[in-house]
Amino acid sequence: MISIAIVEDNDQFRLGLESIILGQKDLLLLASFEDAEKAITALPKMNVDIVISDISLPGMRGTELILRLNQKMPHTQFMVCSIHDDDDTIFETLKCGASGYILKDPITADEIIRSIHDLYNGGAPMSPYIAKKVISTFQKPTSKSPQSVLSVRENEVLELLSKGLLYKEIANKMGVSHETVKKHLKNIYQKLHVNNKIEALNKFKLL
Amino acid sequence: MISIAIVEDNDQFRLGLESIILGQKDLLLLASFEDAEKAITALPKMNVDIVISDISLPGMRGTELILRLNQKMPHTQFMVCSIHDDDDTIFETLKCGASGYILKDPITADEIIRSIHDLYNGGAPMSPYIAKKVISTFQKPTSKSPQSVLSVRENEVLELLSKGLLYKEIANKMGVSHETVKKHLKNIYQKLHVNNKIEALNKFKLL
DNA sequence: GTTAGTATTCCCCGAAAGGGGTATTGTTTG
DNA sequence: CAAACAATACCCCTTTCGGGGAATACTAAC
Repeated sequence: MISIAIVEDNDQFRLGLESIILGQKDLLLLASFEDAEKAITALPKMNVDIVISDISLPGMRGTELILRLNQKMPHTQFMVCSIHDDDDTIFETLKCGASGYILKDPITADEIIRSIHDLYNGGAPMSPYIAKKVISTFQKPTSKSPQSVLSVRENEVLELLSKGLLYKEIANKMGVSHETVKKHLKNIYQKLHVNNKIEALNKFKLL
Repeated sequence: MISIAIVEDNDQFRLGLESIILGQKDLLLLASFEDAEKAITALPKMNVDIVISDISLPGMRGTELILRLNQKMPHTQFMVCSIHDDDDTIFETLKCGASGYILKDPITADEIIRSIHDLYNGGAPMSPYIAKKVISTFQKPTSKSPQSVLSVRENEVLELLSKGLLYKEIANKMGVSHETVKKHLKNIYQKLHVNNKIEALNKFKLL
């Protein structure tokens, strides 16, 4: 049995969510709030598995709500259901600790139920559009970025270095001598105008 | 009609994938490769919507394959289907340009078909476990994360360390001796179970 | 009021990293 | 073809780190 709480100011959507949850035998609707204030005082006293929240709430943003609740309720998972699909809102929400983000616009009762189960089982339910945005942040800025000043081999060295490996471990992985790794690092430092590993990695990540 | 190519060295799994795709009226299996070499020469000449690839391939890693194909085939989407669930492999794959990552272990024909459609429609299909890992990288290091075990002073040290400062420079900034900084670092390493600066910063998410 | 944790300083020692060279082998590119 | 560069490997030397202690002082908790 999965216990659930809702925070949603739009009456129509909240009632819709409630009826969806009430219609499932393995879902238990423990509470339903119209605003963040009531939620933030009542929820920490309850033992809820999952909180489904809106982002635009009267008084407090959903991100703020999740951030605060997250600290008080370490065992509770948070999922946002919102109309907002802009980068700022999405990533701010994730940073605040939400483990799911689904868009209201194209959503079915079935998807909501699947998302709840997914979240409960350690997953991170996202609408396709959200998932795409999230994954896109990992994509390498291919060709011409600051990497371009570094050779292929030098990039490999930095990549391994960023994992915390020692010179000799990097040398093993790359199949070269420890001295070669050292030489690569020397050249990298010259090219990036830095003097140690951490400075190099900082420059590397930001170019 | 969605045109698809497969790169998978495991005969059983490749045949399984093929039959799943052949069984769908709106999916068209254009090619199926057992190794990366053949794929990398043949695929750029074909007009494929989606490439489903393994990671562990004979000769070349799937990440390398995707990276190279990605540059030559800007309109093709790549999805990985692998048994690997370690952070390194997952994020390396995403960096190389894959827009989907599903795990072989718990997978059904239905999920594969859904993933293909999702990908074709601009989504980013991920197994729940993968989605969770991806989303976790955005989480702010709040309450119960590595920071909580570190003292205020230790946090200050790490903060300065992340800028690439030397022990003696940190000591100056903090108004303590170089040996004190060293001692703080020793304690930090013990608490975080690491052995050097970069590993510590990685745990701390500061790098 | 003793125990636990933090902050501070110091010692020794060996390993790792950084800076200065030099040199060979390819590859690329005017 | 020469010049430039990437990759490889080695030398010497100094500095920085990391791990092992030990000691003092303060604070908080039990």
